[in-house]
Amino acid sequence: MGFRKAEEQLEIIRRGVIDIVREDELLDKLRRSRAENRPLRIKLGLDPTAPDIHIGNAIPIHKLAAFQKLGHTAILIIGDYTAMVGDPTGANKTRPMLSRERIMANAGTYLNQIGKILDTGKIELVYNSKWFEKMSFSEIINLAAKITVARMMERDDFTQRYSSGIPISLHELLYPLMQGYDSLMVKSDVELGGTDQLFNLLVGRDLQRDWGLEPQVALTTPLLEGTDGQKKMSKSLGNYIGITEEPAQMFGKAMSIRDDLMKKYFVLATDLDEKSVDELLHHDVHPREAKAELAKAIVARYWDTAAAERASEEFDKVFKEHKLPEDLPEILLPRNELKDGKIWIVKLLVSSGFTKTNGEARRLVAQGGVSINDEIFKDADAEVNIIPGMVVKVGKRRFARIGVGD
RNA sequence: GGGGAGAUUCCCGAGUGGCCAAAGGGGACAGACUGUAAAUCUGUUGGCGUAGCCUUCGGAGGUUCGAAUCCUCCUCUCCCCA
Repeated sequence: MGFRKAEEQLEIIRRGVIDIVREDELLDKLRRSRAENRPLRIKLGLDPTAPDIHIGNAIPIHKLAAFQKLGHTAILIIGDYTAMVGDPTGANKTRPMLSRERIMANAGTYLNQIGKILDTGKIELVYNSKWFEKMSFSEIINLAAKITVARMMERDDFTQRYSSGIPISLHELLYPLMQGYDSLMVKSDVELGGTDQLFNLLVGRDLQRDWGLEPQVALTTPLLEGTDGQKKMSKSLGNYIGITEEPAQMFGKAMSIRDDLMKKYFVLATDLDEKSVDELLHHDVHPREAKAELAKAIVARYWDTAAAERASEEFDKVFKEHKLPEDLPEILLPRNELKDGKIWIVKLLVSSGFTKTNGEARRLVAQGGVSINDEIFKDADAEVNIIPGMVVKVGKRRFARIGVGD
């Protein structure tokens, strides 16, 4: 099939990338690959530590897909062993060791979700338990001898934890070595990862060199701030947009990001080219309109343009025209909770799942956050007449239609 | 192995016998203003049909009319010495 010119490939590869260590080596690898008509081996390791992939950790996956489109071999490592340790990168405490069952369940959902991004028919898929499971203690010692404590402690995350007296367990120091060992085992030419992975990626280079292999090129992509606009997008912070979320939900979450993150989201979370992005972010386009385009582009990336269009219209209907959303969840109240066709408003909120406790429901009501058929209820002692089909709204964006069941 | 310090509510962190469901900050939620943006302002933030009651301060016992606070043991963490 033949590869494109190395320089052309590099230009595509460079898009939305922070570091390439080293770029001259990458160019050289690309040239040789073309001359020998041999695909490069591009590695991406994913630790199945959470059940969902979000648009933040999807960034390097998209980069892997770009390499794949250029004809290179995508190697996906499911870090079932590394997930047990938990990547200490950026963490301020030891991550909980995950159970084998949890990890394997997550790995399953990962693979399903990755199909939205990568051609999974063409990837080389490996679990790193393949080599770690049978590793002997002497091999571990041998591996651990390859790096010094001082080198490890150069890392800001470890240094900070150490100096502020937060425990660091020995097994956490093993993590970068494990990741590097993966590179050794799959003979990667390039490894992808977020910028916070640079250290781990460089360890891979060192190990390969030590073992007499050609070192991999480390390529890092930016980290994406979550919908809170503050911290890195992550499952545990709940500030993420999952790639399998419903279009409406995806759209809504995208609309809630800060204006100054739009550019970053456009580059990293959509397929839009630079020119259209610049046009949208031009000062005479209202930021809200630009953001709607962004939200559509994100939905379109994981669903399709029709779904994106529908989500956009639906959003406008609810938040611009203040009409009811189309697919209101329907909640049935058990008949025995009604008295003379009435229910205590607090009970209503708890039974319909809006709040977990009575206290929380009381607060919401007292603060004017609850309305029924557009009428605000502020009295937490109120008894509400249940009319099947009535619409309860809690806060700005949670709705449900109420019915009665048995 | 020896010595010292510590574990408080979602997080950080005050509190060293009753005035403590526990200051302050962060986060979160709700309201106002908006564009489901930011900033700002206000309120709420253990449970309970709530002027009251119940359960919380690493765990288990104990002292006391009364314990987050004092004592004993245990678990875990950090620091110093070796």
